[in-house]
Formats: sequence, structure tokens, C-alpha cells
Amino acid sequence: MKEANRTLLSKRQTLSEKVFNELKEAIIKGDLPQGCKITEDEIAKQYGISRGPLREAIRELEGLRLLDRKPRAGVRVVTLTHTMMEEIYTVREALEGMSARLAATRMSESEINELQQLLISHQNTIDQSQGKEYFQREGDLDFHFRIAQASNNQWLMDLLSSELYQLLRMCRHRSSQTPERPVRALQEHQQITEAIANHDPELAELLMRRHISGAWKIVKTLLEKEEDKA
Amino acid sequence: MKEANRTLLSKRQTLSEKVFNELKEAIIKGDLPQGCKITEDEIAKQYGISRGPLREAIRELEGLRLLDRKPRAGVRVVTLTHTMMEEIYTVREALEGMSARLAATRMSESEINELQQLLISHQNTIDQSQGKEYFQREGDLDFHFRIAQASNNQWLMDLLSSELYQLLRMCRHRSSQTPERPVRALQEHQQITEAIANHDPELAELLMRRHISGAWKIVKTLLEKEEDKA
DNA sequence: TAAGCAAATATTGTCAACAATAAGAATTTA
DNA sequence: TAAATTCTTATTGTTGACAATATTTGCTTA
Repeated sequence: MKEANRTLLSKRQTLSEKVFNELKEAIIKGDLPQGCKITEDEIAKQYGISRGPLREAIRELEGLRLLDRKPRAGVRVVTLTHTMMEEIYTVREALEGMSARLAATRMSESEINELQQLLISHQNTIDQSQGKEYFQREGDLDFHFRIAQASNNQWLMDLLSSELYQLLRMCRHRSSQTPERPVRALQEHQQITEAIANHDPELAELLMRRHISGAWKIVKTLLEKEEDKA
Repeated sequence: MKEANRTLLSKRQTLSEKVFNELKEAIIKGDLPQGCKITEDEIAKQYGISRGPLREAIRELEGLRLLDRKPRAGVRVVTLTHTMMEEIYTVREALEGMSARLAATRMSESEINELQQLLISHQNTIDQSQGKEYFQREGDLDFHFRIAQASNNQWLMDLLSSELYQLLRMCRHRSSQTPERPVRALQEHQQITEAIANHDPELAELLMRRHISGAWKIVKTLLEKEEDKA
């Protein structure tokens, strides 16, 4: 087949994939607020497609736990309750701890070098952009993502990056952080990296777990403040 | 609405749910062998439904990682490779370790008692039914499942019971176990239970992790033998 | 006025047909 | 004979209509 009409074939992506991605973004960014009801007809029209592909996309989003199907009440955008966040951080602690352990065993010298470079660039970001939380947050996730990759375990990577991290990003669009946290977090990232560089799996795991349970304590108090206001 | 024609309403279950469950069983039991191509038309006719609901079921099964969608080659039943099993056991070690830790913190005396009863009944099963591996295996999973429940963490439970355990069952339909393993496994279950009964989270986690990585070593050698044969 | 019922409406579940694409077979050409 | 090319067939993607089911609205009656 000729490579002609490639303009139309920009639908290498299937419709349901496309709407899957767009819905995912919309949910994470909060354009579709938490608890919001999903009405198939409405969304389908909005994206200019029929309900078939949309329903498949919805099924996938359910799999990622971004949508929630109640027995006889249709589907809604998931609501991040306090207990749910706690559960997520607990699972995250277990998975990322293991992730760090594996990374310490497997990472090559050059990969470790890249990781250290990353931390330096984060250092710079903090020095320069006191207030720009956004970048610091993405930076934080970036670090964790690289460790997950370095674990070289497809399952770990998938669980973390396609399920947990999305929900974390979603949560972050709501609550703001304390200003001194980034500095502290960076220090901890450095410690973890050092343990990995020394190929010390036990320590890497231990530090990562502390890092995450520490992060949860902070998020927790922030959430509690918000809950008090409401 | 009257509770009349309940005969027809036995479809409280939707078609796609039904075919989802049936397909799941078929995959786990091996009726649909690993790597087997799924042709929508074929399966749809087989179950007497149209392709719409089936496609949704397929999307869900993908989410559970029982089906695998290759870019432009349709979907196939997942193939449990050696490395995939290793990855699963690693994730399992992390999650169940955490699970045991939480259980040690949270389990009530009466729940602990039930757990101990369960072990006694497993003891009896082993004494009586030397060769009946099947029950011993289901018993094993049963133990792990209860710990997951006791963690009281919905996410942990879901990840373990609706994703990992299914794949384990699927794997077990292939490889047979060494005869002395059940006895050893039961001993380890007893140790774990003891740590939980003493509300010792650290120890419970440690023992559970050993238990699982030990199990992996055995499965691993079994898989290697099989691979040699082939 | 509140509780219960009935009709009207909205929403989800299901189907069958059509369109687009990929896989396979048959044919030609070097 | 092997590589390339077209034609054919299978398979997946998409749609709009219909059926089954919930939800709401407005009415009746106590």
C-alpha cells in the first residue's frame, strides 16, 4: 500500500485509544472533577464519536481506577478520599521499596550517573524557582519513575507508572505543598541515589520506604486541613 | 416495580459481565491455552452474543493482564514466560510483605483465631490426602488471601486477588509441585501466623517475604526443568 | 403536605450492518 | 524459483437504531 493519504491515516490511533487518552488527561487535570457522572451520550457527542469506542475507553479507564462503576448508578470519576490516598501511599511504599532494592542491584554505572545528573538539575531548579511548585513536583515524580524503570521489572513499572502515579498527579492538582518540602525531598533522593550507587539494596529499600511514608505524613496533614475547612 | 418475571431477570448480570467471567475461567483453567488468538466473531458466536459486549469484556481482561493486545495483531491469551513469572513473584513479595505487616497491626483476636483454625484444617488435609495437590494449592492461596483481606487495604486486596492470584492459579495448572513442599509451606504459614498473633509487624513482613521468595525458587527450578524438556 | 403510584424521560445495554484495515492466496515478473 | 504485486478473504473498528432498565416528574390520594 502506498504511503499516500497519510493525512487521514493520522488515525494510526484508534478512536477509542484517542478518547481514552483525552479522558485520562481530563480526569487527571480535574477538567472532569472528582465524583462527576459520566454520561455516555454526552461525552460521545462532545468528542464526536459514537458510544461504542467510548464504552471501551471507559472500560480501560476503570481498569486504571480512574473511573468507578457503581452497580446500578453508571460510572463516575473516582473520588480520592482520605483513606484511599492512605491506601495508595501504602501500596506505593511497598512497590517503590522493592523498586529501589532492584535498582541497587541492577543499575549500571552510566545509569547511576544519569540519575545523579538529574538530581543536580533538580538542585538548580530549587535554587532558582523558589515558588514554582509545579516543576518541583514533576521533578519528584520523574525521579521515582526512573527508579521504577531501573528495576527492570515490567510489572513494577506498569503498576507504578500507569496506575499509582496518575492518581498521585491527580491528587496534587488539589493540595499545595509546604515550601520547605522540596529541599528535604531532594536530600532524601540524594541519600537513596547514594545507596544505589553503592549497590546496597537493603539500604536503598529502607530509605525509599522512609521517604514515601514521610511524604504521606505531610500529605496527610494537608488533607486534614482541607477537610477541616470543608 | 413488581418482582415478577424474575426468571428473565436472572440477567441481573449484564452480558459482558457474564462473558467476562466465563472467559476468565477458561483462560485460567487453560481451556483457552496460552498464546491462543482471540477472534471476536468466533468467541461471540460461541457464547451466543454480539461483538459489542464481548469487546468490553476483552478490554477488562486486558486490564487484568490475562489478555494481551499486540499493536496490529489482535489480542491473545497472555503467555506466562519465565521472566514474567519472576516479575510477578517479585511484586508479590513486596505486596504480601506489606500485607502481612498490616495484618499484624490490625487483626483482631477473633480473626487471628480463625486463621489458626484454617491452618489446622490444612494440617488435616495434608495428613489425609497425600497426593491431592489441588486442595493443598487452593489452601495455600486461601491463606494468602485471608492475610490480604486482613490488611484492610482495598488496593492491596484488589491487586493481589484480582490480578496476581489469578495468574498464579493459571501457572499452577501447568507445573506440578514437589511432594514435600506443602509440609514446609504449612510450617512457614504457622510461623507467619504466630508473628501476626504477637502483633509483630516487622517479623510478619520478613517471614512472609522469605516464604514467597522461597516459593519462587522452587517454582523457578520446576520451570527450568520444563524448559529443558522443550 | 407527604407518601405512594404512573407516565414520561433519560440512560445504559445490545445488536446487526457497514467501513477500514490487515492477513493470506494467487498470479505475475525477474 | 523467488520476489513482488494484486486480488480475495478474514478480522477489527465504527456506527446508528432498538430494547431494557433506571430516574425523574407530575399526579393522585390519604
